[in-house]
Amino acid sequence: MPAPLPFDPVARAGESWQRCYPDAGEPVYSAMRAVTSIMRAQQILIAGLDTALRPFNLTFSRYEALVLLTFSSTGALPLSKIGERLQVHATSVTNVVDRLEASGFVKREPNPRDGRGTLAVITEAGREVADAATQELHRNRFGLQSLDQDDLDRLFGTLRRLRADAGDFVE
Amino acid sequence: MPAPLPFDPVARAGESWQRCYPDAGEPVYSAMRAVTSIMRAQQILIAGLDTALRPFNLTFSRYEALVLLTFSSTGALPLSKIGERLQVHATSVTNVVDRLEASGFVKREPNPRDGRGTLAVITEAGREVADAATQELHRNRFGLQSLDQDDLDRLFGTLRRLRADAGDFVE
DNA sequence: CCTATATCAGCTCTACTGATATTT
DNA sequence: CAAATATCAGTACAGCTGATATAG
Repeated sequence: MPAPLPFDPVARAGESWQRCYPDAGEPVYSAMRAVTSIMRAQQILIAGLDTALRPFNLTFSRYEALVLLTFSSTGALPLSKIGERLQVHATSVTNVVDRLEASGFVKREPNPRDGRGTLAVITEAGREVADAATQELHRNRFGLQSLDQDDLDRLFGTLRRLRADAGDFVE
Repeated sequence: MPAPLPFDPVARAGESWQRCYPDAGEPVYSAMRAVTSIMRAQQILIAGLDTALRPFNLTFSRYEALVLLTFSSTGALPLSKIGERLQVHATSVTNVVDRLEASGFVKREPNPRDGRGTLAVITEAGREVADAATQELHRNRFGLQSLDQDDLDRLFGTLRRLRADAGDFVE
């Protein structure tokens, strides 16, 4: 791990932005700081999550899919449903399910209700590893232990507007 | 683009979490919603930024490195400095500079102050494309036009604590 | 006939590990 | 000598396009 900088690089970038693009306006500088912060936060979080999940032979993407299956009453979901819920591309779902299947955490079955479709069905080993992994991630609140509940809820509320405007959902 | 869901999938996941892990506690549910929101927000933003930058033969990573060089008084920085400021791995810096060099936006020069080091020097073409790309990204505030300045500043402040705790910087 | 589902090949990109040559 | 700089080979992963077979 590299030595920490003696200053916030995002704040520093914001100052440079203001200096080099003086006509952009304050909202642009705020947006620049925010977008850079989100990028870096995601990188920090995914690194921590994937490290915590490595002993379980999971990545966060695979973990999300697996947990989604445990939430289903039958432990089975069409691949298309997984893609919708997790907002990931169909080919990415195929890839994730391939790897979960190779680890023995899910198995594929034809969808009896739709001859075109395939179900991902969670196995007993899949349920066990999902529970163990969840327990592990709960230990440090998914890497967000430095933020309190108000911060987390505001974060959710703000980013929810971003996701809605991006067309993820309507209510 | 897929049809939007009739509900917020993150909120729905939060409800499932509460149902399936009833002893985890509210802060855990808040953290789960927040971490999922950050992941998705990053995905939305990077997709928009990379699409906007594609005509310039840039990605957001390359754009960040290029703009950092325009901020430098001499238009030149050691690769190690770029890695520090952008918080990216040394091999990733090599990769980014390779691509910027292939596009003619930077050139490598030996660092006269340190025989081990290499400088990335921005070219005239690099300055032009950086300015054009910045103008383009400013148009929609880096994809954050759905949030107002208060939202953006709160986002920055909250994620700043996360980055500080992760060891990015000290002040 | 058109659409939906899933897969496949192939590509890009980032990020990491481990090894190496060079220089401080 | 140890540490820093940069590169390279190789791996893993997510994400995408375009094409395809199958079924509604």
